[in-house]
Amino acid sequence: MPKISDVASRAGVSPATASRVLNGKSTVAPELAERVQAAAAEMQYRPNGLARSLRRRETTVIALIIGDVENPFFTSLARGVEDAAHADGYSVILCNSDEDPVKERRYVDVALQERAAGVVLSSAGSTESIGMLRDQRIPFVAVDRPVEGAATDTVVVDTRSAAAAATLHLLEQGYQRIGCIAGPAGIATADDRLAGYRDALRAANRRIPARLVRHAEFKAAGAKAAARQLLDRRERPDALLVANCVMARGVLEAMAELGLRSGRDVGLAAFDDDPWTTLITPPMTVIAQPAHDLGLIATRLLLSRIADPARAATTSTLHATLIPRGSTER
Amino acid sequence: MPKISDVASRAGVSPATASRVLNGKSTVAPELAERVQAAAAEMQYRPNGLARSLRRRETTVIALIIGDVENPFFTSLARGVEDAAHADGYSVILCNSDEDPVKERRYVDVALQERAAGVVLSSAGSTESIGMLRDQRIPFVAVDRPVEGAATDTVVVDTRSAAAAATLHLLEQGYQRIGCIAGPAGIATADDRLAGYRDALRAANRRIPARLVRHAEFKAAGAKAAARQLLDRRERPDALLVANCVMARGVLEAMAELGLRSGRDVGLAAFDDDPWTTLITPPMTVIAQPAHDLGLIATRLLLSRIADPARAATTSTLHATLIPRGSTER
DNA sequence: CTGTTAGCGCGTTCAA
DNA sequence: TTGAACGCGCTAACAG
Repeated sequence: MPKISDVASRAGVSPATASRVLNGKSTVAPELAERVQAAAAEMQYRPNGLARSLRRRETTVIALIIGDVENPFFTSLARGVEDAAHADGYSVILCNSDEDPVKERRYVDVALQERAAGVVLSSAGSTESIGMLRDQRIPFVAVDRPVEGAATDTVVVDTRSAAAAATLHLLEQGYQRIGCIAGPAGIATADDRLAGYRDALRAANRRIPARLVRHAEFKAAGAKAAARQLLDRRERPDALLVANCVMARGVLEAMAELGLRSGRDVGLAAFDDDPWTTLITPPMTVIAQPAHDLGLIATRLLLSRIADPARAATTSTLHATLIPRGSTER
Repeated sequence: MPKISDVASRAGVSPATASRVLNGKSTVAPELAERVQAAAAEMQYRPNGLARSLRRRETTVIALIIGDVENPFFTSLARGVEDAAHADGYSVILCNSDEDPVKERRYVDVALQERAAGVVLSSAGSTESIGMLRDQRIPFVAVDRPVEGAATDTVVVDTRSAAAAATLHLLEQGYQRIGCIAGPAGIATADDRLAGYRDALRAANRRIPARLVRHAEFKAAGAKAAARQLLDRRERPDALLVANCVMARGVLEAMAELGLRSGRDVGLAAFDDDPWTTLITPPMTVIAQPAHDLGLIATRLLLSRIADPARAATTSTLHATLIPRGSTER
């Protein structure tokens, strides 16, 4: 691969001049500029990004750390990040933490080593990784899940009140024993959704039935097991609020095996508006989250912080929308 | 951020010695080594990946270029790539071509600029980007879709024969007018699946009904429109082979709007074993692809080529599996 | 407006 | 075994 000095000598100028032409900095005699451009084109010159970044002391990659690329919520978010990043000439390194604080820490390490310009983080709760980010003063934004401690750019969804609204909806539909299959304790969105569920029951002067609440990973398998425990007994809940659509899949599997039909036998509402939810029978009531916008806004926030590290921290809260469907009609 | 010379002076040695210790190269007096390790730990030293890569003339990132992160087939594949890459200390840059040859070319450009160690490419058909990769002699492997020209490491699925098997299954179930909603013409997997469909009809001495074939993007919306065209007339097909599950969603939407039930009214089989396909009524017949393995094997192949660029090119073909379910029972 | 010089942070010579 | 010197490819500062 040719380097800039090769281009320069072919064009009969100094490397510095070639650099100036190729970067559009300062002004160069039109004739020389043309010779440089021609030489670069002929040789298929491609600047060495590493050398450039080393010298400029800045890169154009941002790291995105999420819990699970196979969860449509996160891929949609990732897409938003990508769109915003590429629009500004940045590349994205995608890292899968598997909701494991140790892996998360490792990826933050990689991001720091590679001198990423910034990080978009949906944290699994590793206070250590957040400490590293803060120590190194590398721009980062918390997305989907807030982080503890000092003020930080944050983009989240009003997931707690959305969970309350969904629970209220179940109450209004006449369900009496409403259970909840929550995400892993300690993860903000999981805790918030559970809290919202409790808020609504409390507001309606209902008992908050600890026996109707289960925690599980944000995966289908765990939710399936939890649902089976909850549903396979006489005193079963007559409705369930589920922390996301991946988990709802597991719940639906359990219900099918137990011969239970959603809506009629068990009211069902879950977070995330997976496109498949309208194709099942009955269609599933969901709490739609603006995942793509979440990624988009988080990334714009990050880019603006990269541009101005001194700017005060911002939190923006997007709204989730309850979409009632057949799974909550008796 | 501290640099290696900072660590060295704190440990009272030269930068060269510090480098030797930190990289485990050559042998250093145990006492000095310990001092260096201690200093590095205290200062939270993190080698500058850019400088290191520049000096070593090699990076540890690989680029993954796919058509659509929001397609579960690709995310599963991406997961396989990630798993294999991280196991070997490589990072992955994920690039979304949107099945657009121009975007694909741009990402190849980025990969070259950043001096990626290699590329895993599911090509949208940009001959230009493949030419660039070949010209620069950068290791790359074609995944899911073969590329034209010189021998290239390739990992694919026997999608053509799988499509034929699925079509044969539809014939055996007694469907008479079998249509096909294919992917975009020019994309290998789309063309192959359509070819397999034709193979099976030809082998059964059936007419190959051009009027029952439609092309669409690998998206729900396009497939929905195509399905509506096909199904909303008297002489409609009584079964459909669909190029993937994302498209099948569109087909199911169209059928719901037309009041058609899969299985009874229209037999339905689609590529990819999306977990939702067992939750709809009736469950959908699918052709399951080993997407995760595809990514895994492709990446291992890539890493082995990075290690030995002279090795002869390999093609491995994985098998897809027909899973008959209710959507192909009358 | 252009060229020369210097150095980003590292790993690897080559001598001692 | 250790350290000094050099250069990976680039761009910013300084001179001319």
